[in-house]
Amino acid sequence: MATQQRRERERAQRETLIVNAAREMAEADGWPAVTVRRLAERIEYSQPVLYSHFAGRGAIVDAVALLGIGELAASLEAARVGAAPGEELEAVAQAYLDFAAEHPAVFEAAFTLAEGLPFGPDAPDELKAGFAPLFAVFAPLAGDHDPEAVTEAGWAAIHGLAVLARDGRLRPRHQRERLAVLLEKFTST
Amino acid sequence: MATQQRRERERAQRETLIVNAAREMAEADGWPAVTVRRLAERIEYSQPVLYSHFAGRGAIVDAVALLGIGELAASLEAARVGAAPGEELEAVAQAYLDFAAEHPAVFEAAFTLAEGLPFGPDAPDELKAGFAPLFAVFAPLAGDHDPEAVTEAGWAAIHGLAVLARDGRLRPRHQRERLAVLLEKFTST
DNA sequence: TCACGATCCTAGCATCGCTAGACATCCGAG
DNA sequence: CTCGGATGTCTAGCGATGCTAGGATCGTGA
Repeated sequence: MATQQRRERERAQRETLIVNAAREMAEADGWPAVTVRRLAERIEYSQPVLYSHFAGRGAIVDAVALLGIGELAASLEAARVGAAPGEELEAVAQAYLDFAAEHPAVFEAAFTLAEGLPFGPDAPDELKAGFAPLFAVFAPLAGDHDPEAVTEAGWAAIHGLAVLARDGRLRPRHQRERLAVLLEKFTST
Repeated sequence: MATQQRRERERAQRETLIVNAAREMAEADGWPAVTVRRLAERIEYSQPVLYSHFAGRGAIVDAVALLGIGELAASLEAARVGAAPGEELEAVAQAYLDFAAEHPAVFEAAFTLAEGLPFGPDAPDELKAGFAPLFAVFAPLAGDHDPEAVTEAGWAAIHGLAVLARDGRLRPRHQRERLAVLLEKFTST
């Protein structure tokens, strides 16, 4: 029956409603404020409904993380293709730092809270899509090294910049200069 | 009276007992397993005793973080002075990665759980002591840039390598190669 | 119309961080 | 040596958390 399809459609809608609500609440008041009770009240359903969609609170965080990684991937790729020739690396790196600064809660979900996301060979498409633009800008700089290793090292450098800056570990007003150092170190020969 | 001094001595002993217990429990079963109740039972005191030493659970985590940062600083400095001339950077970087891999719970406390630690100008000595060996190996590579900015960028690169590897985001067997890439990028020219 | 199945909610459990108030213990003054 | 006060510790409990069992309610198809 068509009823079945409508049901599934409504279920899918409600699932994105949940994920979006969790994301907005986290971005507004931090992840500790995203409790199952408050989330349920926000979407105007009772708590057990959440558990019919997700295995638990952690699974909801993972869903936000996956969504965020997809957006980060799209943002990186957009920065790459929109950059002037020769400036792709800088554009991608800047996009990465901007994403971390503008969506701290999503970034936190993706890189420190998520626990159920598989990595390595059987990672979701969003994760591989995020690696692609990084590989595109770092691989040409590989020289004698393994292009993937260079990409991973470059990614790590940018990521470290993002997380240490977010936690207030670095001098706030020198982010631009730190990035310039990194770019020069990676591009020179 | 001398009684006062004995009291303070015993209090200090118990405080380190608490911090060490928290650290061991976290290293054994992860931070979520370090509850106030379990910690109290472990040290064979009731819960309120913990609150007479620390403002709350978070303050205990901060204490472990500070302790760990001190050890990390000592480890980095030892690696630097013990390295052959010209290999100080590699030794320090390797020590950083080793510390993160061997004490994941302490590393987590120091860099993702700690919330009450002050940074910037009025940071505790342990934090400044940790920056010193990094500055010592990175500043000579500054060239035209600000030495502190280069140090921060280099630290971020190593740190990113540590956290991404810890979370299983990077290919496990290529850590050595990634580090080699980083070292070459920073030392060339 | 009616019985069945899916959907949802109320109520509750165990556990968490934290705290008030009672109890015990130790110290120094008389 | 005794006793009052201060110090230290514990028992018991509060509000809130993540999660779940069981019953009520609704729509569906015969």
